[in-house]
Amino acid sequence: MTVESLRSAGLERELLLLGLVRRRDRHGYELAEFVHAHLGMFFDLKRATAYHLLGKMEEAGWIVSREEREGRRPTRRVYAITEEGETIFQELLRDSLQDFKPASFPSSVALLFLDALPGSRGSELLERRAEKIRALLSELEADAAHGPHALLDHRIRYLTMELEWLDEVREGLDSP
Amino acid sequence: MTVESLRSAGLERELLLLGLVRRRDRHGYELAEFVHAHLGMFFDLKRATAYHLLGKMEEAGWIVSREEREGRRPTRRVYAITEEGETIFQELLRDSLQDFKPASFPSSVALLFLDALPGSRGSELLERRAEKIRALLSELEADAAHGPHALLDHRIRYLTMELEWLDEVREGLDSP
DNA sequence: CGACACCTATTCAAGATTGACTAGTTGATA
DNA sequence: TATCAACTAGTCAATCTTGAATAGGTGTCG
Repeated sequence: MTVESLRSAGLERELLLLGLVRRRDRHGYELAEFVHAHLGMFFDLKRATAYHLLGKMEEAGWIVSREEREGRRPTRRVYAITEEGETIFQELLRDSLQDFKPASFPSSVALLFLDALPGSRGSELLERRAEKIRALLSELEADAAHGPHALLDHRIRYLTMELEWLDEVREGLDSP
Repeated sequence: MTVESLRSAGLERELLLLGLVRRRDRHGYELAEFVHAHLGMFFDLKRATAYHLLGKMEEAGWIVSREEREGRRPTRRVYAITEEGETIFQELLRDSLQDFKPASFPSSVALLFLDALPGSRGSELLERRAEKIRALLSELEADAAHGPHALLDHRIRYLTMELEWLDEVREGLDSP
C-alpha cells in the first residue's frame, strides 16, 4: 500500500492498532482485549477483525512478528512496528487529524417511517429511546468524574445532542 | 428469520429498503438511486449492497419480485412487500424507534495519538478538520432553508457539536 | 447514420467482518 | 488430586460489502 493511497481511505482501525503497537510490542489477543476493555465504549473492534488487520499490516511491512512463549502458555505472535510502519503511522495520523468524515446514524432510519405507525404511538416509543440515552449518559457522567478525557467528553456531548434532538422531534409529533 | 431474532440486530438498511418498497413497488436500481440521491447525505447504501439486501429479503419472504419491462429497456426486477413483510416492517420499526445504539466515531481514533506529533502540530491539523466541518455545516444550513427536516436538523446539531468539542480540545492543547 | 457519451440495470469476484470453534492453561474448590 | 469454570490465543467458515465488469438503451451532434 502506497502512502498516497492512504489519503481518506478509512484506515482508522489500522491507525489504532499501529499506534498501540508503536507504544510497545503487543500480541494480537492483548491488543484486542485492550481495545475492548479500555476503548470498547468508543470503538468497535472484534477479536477476529484485529487478527485479520494485524496479518494485513504484517504483509504490508508496517509491523513484524516474532513468536514468544511465557511459561507453558500457548505461543503468541508478538508484533513490533517497523521503520516503514513508523512512517505510515505519522502519515495516517496527520491525514486522520486534519480530515473529517461525518459519522453515520443508522438509528435515525426509523424516523423516516413515523407516519406508518397507528395513532400517536411514535412519541411513546421515542420516550423509551430517550430513556436509554439518559441511562447511557449517567453511566458516562460517572466515568467522567474519574478525571477529564477528550473522548469521554465527546461521547457525553453526542448523547446530550441526541437527547435534545429527540425532544424536539417529539414536540413536533405531539403538536402537529 | 424469526421475529424474535430481529430485536437489536442492526437491520436498519433492511428497514429502509422495506419501508420504501412498502410505500410503492420499486426495482433495485430505482431504490439504490433514490437512497443515494435523496438520503445519501444521511445513509450510506451502495448499489451492490442494495441488490444483495433485496435478494436476502426476497428469500426471507418479506418481499416478492416480478419481472417488468418498459419499452425496450433491460428487464427489471420489481419488488413488492408481502403480508409477512408488512408484519416484519412494523416489528422492525417499533424496535428501531424505541432502541438506541450510539453511533461510532472512527475519526476520533486519531485523537488518541496527539502526543506522537512533533511540537504543537496538533492544533494546526485540527484547525483544518474544523474548517471541513464548517464547510459541511454551511452546505447543510443552505439545505435547511428549503424547509425543516428532522434528519437535517439532526445532522446540523451533530456537526455543531463536533465543532464545539474540537474547540475545547484545541484549547486544551494550546494551554497545557 | 455513425460515433461517443451517458443512462439503466444487474451480476460478480475480491476483500472485509465476525460468530463459532479449537485447544490448551490456570486457579479454585471439594 | 479431579473437576469445572474462566482465561489465553488463534483459526475458520459463513456472511456481508463493494469496486469493477457486463450488457444493453437513449440522445445528440456533426
